[in-house]
Amino acid sequence: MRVTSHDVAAEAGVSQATVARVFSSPDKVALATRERVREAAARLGYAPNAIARSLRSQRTDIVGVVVPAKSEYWQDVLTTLSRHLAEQGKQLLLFPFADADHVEEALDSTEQYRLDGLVLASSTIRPEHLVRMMRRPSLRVVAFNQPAASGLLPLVMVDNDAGARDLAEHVVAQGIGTAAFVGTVASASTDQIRYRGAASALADHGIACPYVEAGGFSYDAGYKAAARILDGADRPDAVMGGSDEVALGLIDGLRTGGLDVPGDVLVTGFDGLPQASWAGYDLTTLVQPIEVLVDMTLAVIFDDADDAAQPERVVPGTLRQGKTTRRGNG
Amino acid sequence: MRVTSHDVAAEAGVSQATVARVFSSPDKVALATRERVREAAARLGYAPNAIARSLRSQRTDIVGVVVPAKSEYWQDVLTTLSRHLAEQGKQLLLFPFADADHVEEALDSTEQYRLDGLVLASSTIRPEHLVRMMRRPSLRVVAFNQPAASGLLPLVMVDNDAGARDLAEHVVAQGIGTAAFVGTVASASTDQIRYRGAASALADHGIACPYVEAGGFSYDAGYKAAARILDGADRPDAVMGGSDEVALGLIDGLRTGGLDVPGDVLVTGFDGLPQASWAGYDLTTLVQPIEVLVDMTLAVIFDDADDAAQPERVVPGTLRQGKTTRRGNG
DNA sequence: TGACGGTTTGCATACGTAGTCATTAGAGTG
DNA sequence: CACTCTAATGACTACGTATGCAAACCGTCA
Repeated sequence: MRVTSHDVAAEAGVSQATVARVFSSPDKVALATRERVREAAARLGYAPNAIARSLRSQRTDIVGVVVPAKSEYWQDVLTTLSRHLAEQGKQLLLFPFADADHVEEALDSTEQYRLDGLVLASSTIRPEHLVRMMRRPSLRVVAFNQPAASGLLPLVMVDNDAGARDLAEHVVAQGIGTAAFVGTVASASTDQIRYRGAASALADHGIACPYVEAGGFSYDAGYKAAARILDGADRPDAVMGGSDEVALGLIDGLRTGGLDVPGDVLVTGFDGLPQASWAGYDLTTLVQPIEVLVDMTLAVIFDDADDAAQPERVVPGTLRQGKTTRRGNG
Repeated sequence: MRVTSHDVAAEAGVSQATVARVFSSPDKVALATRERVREAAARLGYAPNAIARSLRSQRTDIVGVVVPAKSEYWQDVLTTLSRHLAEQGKQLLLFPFADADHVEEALDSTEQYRLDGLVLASSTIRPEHLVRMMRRPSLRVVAFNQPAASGLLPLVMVDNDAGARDLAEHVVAQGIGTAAFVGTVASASTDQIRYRGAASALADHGIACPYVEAGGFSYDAGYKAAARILDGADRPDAVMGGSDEVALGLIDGLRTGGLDVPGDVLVTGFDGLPQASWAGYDLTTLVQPIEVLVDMTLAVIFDDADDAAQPERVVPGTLRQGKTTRRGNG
């Protein structure tokens, strides 16, 4: 049998209400009483029951995240998110989904918990799902790095367009003549924006930029896409990956195909994964300011500011120059 | 105001009890009534309140995991764990901790939730913490890959000793004359067992195996440790990493130092991370059967079998031969 | 001494659900 | 038709907490 506030009350010779107050608003209890209750609680090994507290207070102190089950990038985000929440004494509840077809289920489970907030991560969540999320009263929903949510939900994201342009300008500055963009999944809104940004910047310099779809967000997808670059009629001087994971796969795929990166072809990524900094790759990429993005996300959820005032927060990323774009050997 | 079972009851013209039954034990409700309630619920957008349900039923359908905030290996495990739980309609609640000093806090938060089970991951959780966890009535606690918990808590782990021996035998078969083991953190129980296993197997062939501590579980720790190998008096023919992350760092560190892997020195890892299979590394490692380990972990938590009968479940891993131990060029 | 303001505490209640028990309806049998 | 047995449903309550409200207490001042 578990220890309740009633047990502590009996042990300390006070009422249950007083015990509750000691743990929720200590300043309303006289110092002597407070200490007596604390001691009794320690003696009995009492910890407040978060379930009961939530039922009563209508707050869970839990934030949900709907996120794809497998993805290096999101792992990184989740780590940061849970750390920030833990600092505030709050918890993170995961609602992972295997693929786009299972998003619905994940969102359903979401309804069962009276979450303080919900973060919708992943650009594979479709607009119809987003619209559905708008109809959730008393739940702060935030779209994280999901441009498709623009105009529908409060949105926090990195500046994909500017980032893609920065990367494009950077490779142009290395003196390339031709380029290609290997996207993740063509239907993903981040992918579209990154491609358009890069293509537009390259076009300013008279460089065409064909789009190749890797068909996934993974290393494997990038690795396989490399074969298509190798088989292509004219090999580009630079290949821009739609994400770091894809870019890392691209590098290995190109190298396996006999090309030297960066000797024969430059490669860029997007995201700034830890692995991108590994010496074996040292990828040029756009580093997302994850700490800032997460901070803003939690601000939207917990701050009383009106979302309507600033529905979209777009944060610039940082260009990280690695050796994958360093020409003339490194 | 949120929709409750009472609202649905009124809408459907039945009692609240019947609504509850429709969602928890449908077979106890007549078909016609069941459908009427279901329709009413759909019309009102009702979803059972998991908080209230938990308070009443004394079950949360939530499993907690105490896990280090940053670690590639654990990310992998968490992904699998949450997927398996999701399939059973259960959730995963994370209790991440930054370092060993914050384990206590994480375990404290744990007490607030009436979790169905708790998985203790990470070998940096100290024995005194484990002992404390033994005193948790009505909570199924499982130590995951944490040999130090042996004899204290139900334990599920990969066979570290046999795995390390397999790896050692494998490098010996490649014809090495000298070796070194670069561990993660010397105080971690997995590290100790892996080292002893490897050293013992090597000793059987008359090969000594000095221990070098990387001082962390990360790529960076491995990368830095490589310098110490390079500076050492006699360079070993093979370096065995205490984990894949460390091994990947080692490879890059050694290569940066001018050595060829596997030409000049063989490298092995341990864990079987996705990154270990990346073509740029293609690391020889011991692949943990994570699916099996997770299955067993959940079995301990949810199956009524008596833990006492089989307090420890040790599963063999699989040797993955990559090119980091393929001699005479690859 | 008595009235008054402020602080501290206790009582009672509601959060939304699941399960116990009692009641009713319905089907089957002699 | 009366009776029994099962299936279906409803009334009621407890899970453990937080809080509005009222009561009690303490010190102060007239």
